[in-house]
Amino acid sequence: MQDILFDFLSKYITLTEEEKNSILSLDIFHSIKKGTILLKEGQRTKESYFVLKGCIRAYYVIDGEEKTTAFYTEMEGLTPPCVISKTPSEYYVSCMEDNILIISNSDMEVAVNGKFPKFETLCRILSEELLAKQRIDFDSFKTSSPEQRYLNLIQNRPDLIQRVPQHQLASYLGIKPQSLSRLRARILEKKS
Amino acid sequence: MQDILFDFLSKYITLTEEEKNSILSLDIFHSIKKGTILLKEGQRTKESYFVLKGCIRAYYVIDGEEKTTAFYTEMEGLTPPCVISKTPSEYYVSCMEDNILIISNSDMEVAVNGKFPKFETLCRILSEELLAKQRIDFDSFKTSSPEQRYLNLIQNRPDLIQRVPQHQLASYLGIKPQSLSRLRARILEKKS
DNA sequence: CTGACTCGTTCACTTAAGTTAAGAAATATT
DNA sequence: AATATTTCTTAACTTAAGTGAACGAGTCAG
Repeated sequence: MQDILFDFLSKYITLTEEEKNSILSLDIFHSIKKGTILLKEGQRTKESYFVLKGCIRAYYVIDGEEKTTAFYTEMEGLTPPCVISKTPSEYYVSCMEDNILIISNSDMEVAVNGKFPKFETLCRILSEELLAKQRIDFDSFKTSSPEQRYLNLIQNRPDLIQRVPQHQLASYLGIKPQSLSRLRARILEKKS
Repeated sequence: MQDILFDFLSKYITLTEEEKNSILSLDIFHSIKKGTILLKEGQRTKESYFVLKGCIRAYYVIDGEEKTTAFYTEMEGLTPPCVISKTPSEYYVSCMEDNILIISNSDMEVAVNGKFPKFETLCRILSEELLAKQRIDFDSFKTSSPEQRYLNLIQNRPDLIQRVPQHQLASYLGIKPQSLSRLRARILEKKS
């Protein structure tokens, strides 16, 4: 389990045994059951989540309706905006599956960053990379139609279509479940 | 001019005179004429841009059509994804107005980060903050209609509506210029 | 086993965005 | 100043998404 994490980190920085042990001593690995809600609207938290196994979802409740805006799967991490802005959360985070997560909190990160500058470099690189990736996702969302977005999703994250209920996928694509259903039928139609 | 920058930075970290001079010696301030294209599709670059005065725009050319995805105005900065991924750029960046920009390049940043750990902290904090802000923008885009997006824009960046041509605003909102025109007429209709 | 609920799909209808075209208004060019 | 060119708006028509309702399949709880 730790190996998965350290393999991932080794792509960015080289850690000594001491540093690895320092991470492990923080007791950040957690098994979380499907359906668990990690964060609720209005709640204050300092926790970040990193998925080693499973899938978590971020969603808003607007006019009583769930609006899913993000899914995080293996080797993806989420620091809720409310952790950065130090305000109550605007959304929910819940577990789609039984998960193995790394849960860290920002106090902890500040402490570790102070002790090992290498971690600060790691955090900077990860943030910058994530920022660039998210920028591209946003641009692609803006410049394409719902149908094209769905086709892109099939290309880029085919697993999601299997793991996740259609109505959540729909709002992830910025449309209603009925429209996704119709759009899928339309695509099948075209293929034949 | 330098003061604008250091005032901004002072919100995040405290710099010594030595550190300030070290920044100034890099010769990063540039006056750039309206219409200048800072980055073209296919081009490789290591440059980041930070707007002290003016407005720059990022846009794709898809099927011969410009698709504007972002505007950056005073105290906003852009590191093109291609700088992070070290690949040719997928989009263009151009100047909407006569600008005063800070142009830095990533080699320079690596050097400064190595010399002053404080800069690394600054970069990390700015990236994390920007990531959170952009996440919220993306979520809000996904969960709202074109009309609502336009109303949000009036609330959040009223200056843009004045400074920027409608047809560029339209693609920024994910729609066609004609739709924006119609949508504006519809809103006026409702008000009366 | 049964009734309640969720989920995905389909349908008919409404609403809004895309498309194509035309023209007015503002800007830039010569 | 006259002529292009770009920008914005309007209109008619097409296409696709939103809405409300209904239905069957599967899931859950009593």
